[in-house]
Amino acid sequence: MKIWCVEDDESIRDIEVYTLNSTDFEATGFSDAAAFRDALATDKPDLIILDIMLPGEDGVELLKFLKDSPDTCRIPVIMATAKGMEYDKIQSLDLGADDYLVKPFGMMEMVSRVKAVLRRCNPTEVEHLLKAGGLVVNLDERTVTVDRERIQLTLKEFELLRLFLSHPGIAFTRDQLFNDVWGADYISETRTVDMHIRTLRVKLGDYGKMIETVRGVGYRLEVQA
Amino acid sequence: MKIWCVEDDESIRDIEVYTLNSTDFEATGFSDAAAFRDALATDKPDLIILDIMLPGEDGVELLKFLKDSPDTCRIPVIMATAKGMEYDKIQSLDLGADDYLVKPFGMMEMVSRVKAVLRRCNPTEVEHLLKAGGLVVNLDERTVTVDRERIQLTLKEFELLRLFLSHPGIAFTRDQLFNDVWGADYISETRTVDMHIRTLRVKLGDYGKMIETVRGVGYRLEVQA
DNA sequence: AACTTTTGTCAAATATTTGTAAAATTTGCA
DNA sequence: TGCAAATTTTACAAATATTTGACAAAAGTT
Repeated sequence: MKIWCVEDDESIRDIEVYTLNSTDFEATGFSDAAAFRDALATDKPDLIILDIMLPGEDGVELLKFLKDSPDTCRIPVIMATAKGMEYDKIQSLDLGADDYLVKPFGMMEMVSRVKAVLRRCNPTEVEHLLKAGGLVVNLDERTVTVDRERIQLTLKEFELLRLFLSHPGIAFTRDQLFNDVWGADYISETRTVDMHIRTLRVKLGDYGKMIETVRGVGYRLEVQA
Repeated sequence: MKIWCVEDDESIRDIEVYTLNSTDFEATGFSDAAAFRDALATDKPDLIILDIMLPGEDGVELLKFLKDSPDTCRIPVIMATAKGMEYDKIQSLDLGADDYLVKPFGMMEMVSRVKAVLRRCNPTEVEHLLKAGGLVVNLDERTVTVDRERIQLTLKEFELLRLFLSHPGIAFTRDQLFNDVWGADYISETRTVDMHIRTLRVKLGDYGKMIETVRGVGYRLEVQA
């Protein structure tokens, strides 16, 4: 389990990372919001411990940012709050964090809260089936069936379909698609994304029509009510 | 959340109900299709776990019945299937079940699948909407509806409408509109902006009147109280 | 009312975006 | 290595959106 700690105080950050690493987690520390965001572009942790007071961009801002993006809103976040704030008050602010740690907190407490949150948020479960009409994507088996008929998708096609089905109705820019599926910035001036959309549409048969093109933007999976 | 389990084996049924009840659900068990149907006449659950093999009326029949009625077709169903059946066969039965459990299944798995299905069916995604009367702009989907009816806007029309709706009542000069929507300084003495305003007004039907022209300046979206 | 300025409207011309096919390249694997 | 499948690129066709300029209509001015 990957855990990322965003904390400007180096000594606190080090002991957090050290403790988590010696408790079977893979912890990484970040001293500021910028470094954290950079890392987030290429990788996603399973849990985030976020200091509420950071130099530059504030922890609350960062939390809002995380909860706003569909990519990251599912990642549980534990906020580390300043000494003065009382637990009740903080919680009453309800910023969408999954738990709170009040400084100074012991490492034992931190680990047990991390475990509790992980248990609560990730009950060892994956969304293994995505459906839309007669279209079924089995994420465990990595198979796709169209009206009970198995079809064969390539890697990119599968990832595209997965992305669409897990956000039905949402319009994605080619940029976003490229980011999510290819994990890289979109180098425009090439028809790569459109190409894969085409092959996907063809393989999906009638269901291919569900992938609508949003002119000037990208594509969207249209789900009928 | 109310969950109903239709299962003829009493011991299995009991443990299902017990587990669900101790996991913050309100579970009720039914030993056969008849009892289940009776209950359905007066109440509706949020999710159904349905054994595929039942004495008398079969689970598949029951599923068909559920999916045929507009009252019940929205209720997610998890089918519990016998051990011997292979996944392919099960899927070939696919009549609209939302997930499958293969017997014998663990209670943890059952709970996690129940949660996953509920999450999938009741998406909690925050929608980013701009509204004015019967006019709704969904920023994530990049869709626009007028009195519940979807209308098709081009990129520029969409961006114009977005700008107006996010600043209701504010008058924009053509310069500002061009800056915001086109991302460029307004240069020539052409009718470009007016043109798009026109097509937008037409597509919005009656709501087109909301876009008022501010003579000598530009346009404004008028919102009535 | 006569005039000036501004905005609405239209259809043609232009530009942009997307679909498509095929070729070129890369990748995975026996 | 060499093959086959997957992926990317290139080039062009097709579809669609945008711009433009001429003129009509409307609104303000004198």
